[in-house]
Amino acid sequence: MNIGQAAQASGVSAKMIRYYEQIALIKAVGRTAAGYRDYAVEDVHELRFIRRARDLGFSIAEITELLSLWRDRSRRSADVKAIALVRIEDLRQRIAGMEQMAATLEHLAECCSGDERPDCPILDDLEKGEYLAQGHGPARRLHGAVHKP
Amino acid sequence: MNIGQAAQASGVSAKMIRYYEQIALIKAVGRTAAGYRDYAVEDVHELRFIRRARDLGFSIAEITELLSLWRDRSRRSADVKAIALVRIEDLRQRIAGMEQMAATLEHLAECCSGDERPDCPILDDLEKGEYLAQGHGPARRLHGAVHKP
DNA sequence: TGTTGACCTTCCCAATGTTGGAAGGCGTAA
DNA sequence: TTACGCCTTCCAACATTGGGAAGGTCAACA
Repeated sequence: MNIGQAAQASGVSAKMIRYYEQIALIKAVGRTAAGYRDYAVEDVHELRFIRRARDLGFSIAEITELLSLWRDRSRRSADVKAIALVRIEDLRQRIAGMEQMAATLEHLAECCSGDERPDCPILDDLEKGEYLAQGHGPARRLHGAVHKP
Repeated sequence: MNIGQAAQASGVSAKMIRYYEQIALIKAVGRTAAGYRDYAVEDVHELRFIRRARDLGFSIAEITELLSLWRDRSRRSADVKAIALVRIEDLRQRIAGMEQMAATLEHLAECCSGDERPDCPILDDLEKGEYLAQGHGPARRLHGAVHKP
């Protein structure tokens, strides 16, 4: 399977696949005689997993750890479990944080009549902001800004 | 007001303030004779606004939009509300995805509750995800990896 | 008055993840 | 065979944040 096909099947761009190989997030696959990368179905599965985790906001480092949970056959299952539990806990906290944000925004949106008038509690709130939703670390933040060309 | 004081008062680091000026998110303020940037209270308000919007997950692009609405005395509250609703929807979808991920990890953890790990169904659950949260552009994404020094 | 220490300035660099392009080699269908 | 679309590598850029160097400035204190 070409890199192009693997890209299409996984939802990860060819560029990204090469990059992931370069940073050793995925292993370097075999090459054809012509030097083309040759992918198998499991590789696509892994890529799809990465894609999904990325979409959910996991960093590459975190995905590395996640992947290793499944990949490393020689690891004691107790270790795997321990790491998984840590990850789950982190996930729960992140979810809570996001729910806070959503709740705040929803509250503001409800209060906002959404008409032609300039009164808008959302802006008022943003302006005054003693920011809430702190307390789970140094601002794990949502960079929305991801290349919308 | 010095940039340092403005930073402290607004919660935006001096580095970031200069950066925001550089990318024209905020206007370039006046300088003292010595070339120091000189901030007024309204500037601090604006910075605080930015800080809070950032914490709530708005992208710089969105903040630009929000700021222009904020600065515009005659804006319609509907415009602001629309932006907020998009954010909420995005948040909701990501929360759902995270919950799914947590469930998968929990499954993995259960799976290896014994001492010997059987072949955990590696990515089966995860891989099935015809990824959600698509359709509003190239994945407004959460870089969890935000410099935890 | 001079010195010290805390501030400011600009500039360059790092890392994160992703995309774009250039320059050239392969593979296949007409 | 030629054309076109894929592949290869390398280099640069984006956005956001922090780190640091080299030098100027300000306020306070001896």
